[in-house]
Amino acid sequence: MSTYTMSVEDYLKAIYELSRATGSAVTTEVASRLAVASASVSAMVRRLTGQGLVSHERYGALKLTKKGRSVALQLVRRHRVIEAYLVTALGYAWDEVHSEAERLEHAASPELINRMAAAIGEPEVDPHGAPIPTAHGKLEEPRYRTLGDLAVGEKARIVRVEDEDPELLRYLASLRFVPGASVSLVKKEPFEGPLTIRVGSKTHVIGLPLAGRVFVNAS
Amino acid sequence: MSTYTMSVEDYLKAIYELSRATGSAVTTEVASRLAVASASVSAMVRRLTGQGLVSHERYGALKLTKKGRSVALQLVRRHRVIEAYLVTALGYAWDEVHSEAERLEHAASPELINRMAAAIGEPEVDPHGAPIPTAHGKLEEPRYRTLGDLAVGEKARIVRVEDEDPELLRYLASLRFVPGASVSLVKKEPFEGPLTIRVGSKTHVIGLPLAGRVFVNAS
DNA sequence: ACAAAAAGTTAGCCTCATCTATATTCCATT
DNA sequence: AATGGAATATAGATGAGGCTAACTTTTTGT
Repeated sequence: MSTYTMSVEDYLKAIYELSRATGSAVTTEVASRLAVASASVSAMVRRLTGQGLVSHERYGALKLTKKGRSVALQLVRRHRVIEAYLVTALGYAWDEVHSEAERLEHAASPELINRMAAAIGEPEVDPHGAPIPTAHGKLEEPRYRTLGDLAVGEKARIVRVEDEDPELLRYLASLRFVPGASVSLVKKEPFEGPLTIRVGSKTHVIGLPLAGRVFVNAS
Repeated sequence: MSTYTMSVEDYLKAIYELSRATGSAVTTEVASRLAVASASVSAMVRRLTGQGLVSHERYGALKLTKKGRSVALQLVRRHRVIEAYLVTALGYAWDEVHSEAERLEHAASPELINRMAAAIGEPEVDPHGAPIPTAHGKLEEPRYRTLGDLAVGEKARIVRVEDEDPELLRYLASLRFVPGASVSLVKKEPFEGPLTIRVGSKTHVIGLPLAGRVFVNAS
């Protein structure tokens, strides 16, 4: 059974997540996401293509092969199951689990992940609303609209939030902007101005950058 | 504050465990326990002494410094809490947890370890009877007698077994040689011959090498 | 007591993953 | 169409951690 270094796994996950968000992954994006120099990415990409995990032509975009995508999805599954487990079984707050999961995801066996998932009732999403790939690597990851895409007066339900920044998560929690919450856009100031959002009986005024990090389903 | 590589942690733990068992740790023992060449141990020992974790003079024995011992004990705590947690909270068998813990112990934060320990009621020993150091690095690890040290007719209670070999553990479990079990030595064949041990209503005949890996308290 | 064996160290090499500095290539704007 | 700036790639270095082969020191057996 093929086993990969932590670095290799991290690069594959980064490429996976960047291609999902922006359509394609390029060297500098990977470098900045992993906080390494772009020369390091070039070097690693050579190794990854050598192992058949990534396809790439000089100066071109990075694309996961089937194999690379499968490795990435396994890692994403491990990450999200761990996050869900830490919150549900060990009482972690949703802003504390990302960094813990970043380390554990490389050390946890598939068996452990499956046991964790079973212990908390096989959740379909992690604490931030991100869907959890199945043990067989199946994943549907829809591209949601964000709070910033709502029309004035429109109602929606928060389904997912970005999970990397603990401060952001604490702030969102304080506003009750959590997956499952029903919201509506009350008002939108002109010239990319702030949004007034109602959640429950309260309204909050938030800026567009924040709004773009909260994903909703029309409801 | 200080954080050490997995390798450094592994070496420190190996030295700790070897000095506990045999009084002192020497290069070849560490090499064989970690399955590396002895030249690699020499190289690492140079690094460890440089970091003030180990004291050593050429061709002499390896000894942990206070600092090295403390790092080792933290790792031992992480290992044993994880083993206990996997058995108690996730239904692992006692022969499955060692290798899982060997990987997780490097990735788990002190916070996670403390939560795991709390979740299962702050156990004092791991599933194999090994005592768990406190969060502050306190540990009493008595040197027990083994089944091989019993006199004919003597009764004792199993308090701990060696934990590294899954096959050994499965065999011990099948004989009900588990911590807590009351045993007595029925018969001892001459010339280092096999022992007949009663546990509960059954008797089993075991060889000396096995007997030396099962620790007892007089009872 | 001393030679052979065992243990430990050194030397020199390798891979992985990173860096900085420099060189290419691409592309957007004039 | 030319060119300056951004993106990417290469060259060469570094440090961790490992290896084998050769050498040195210690231990042991007769």
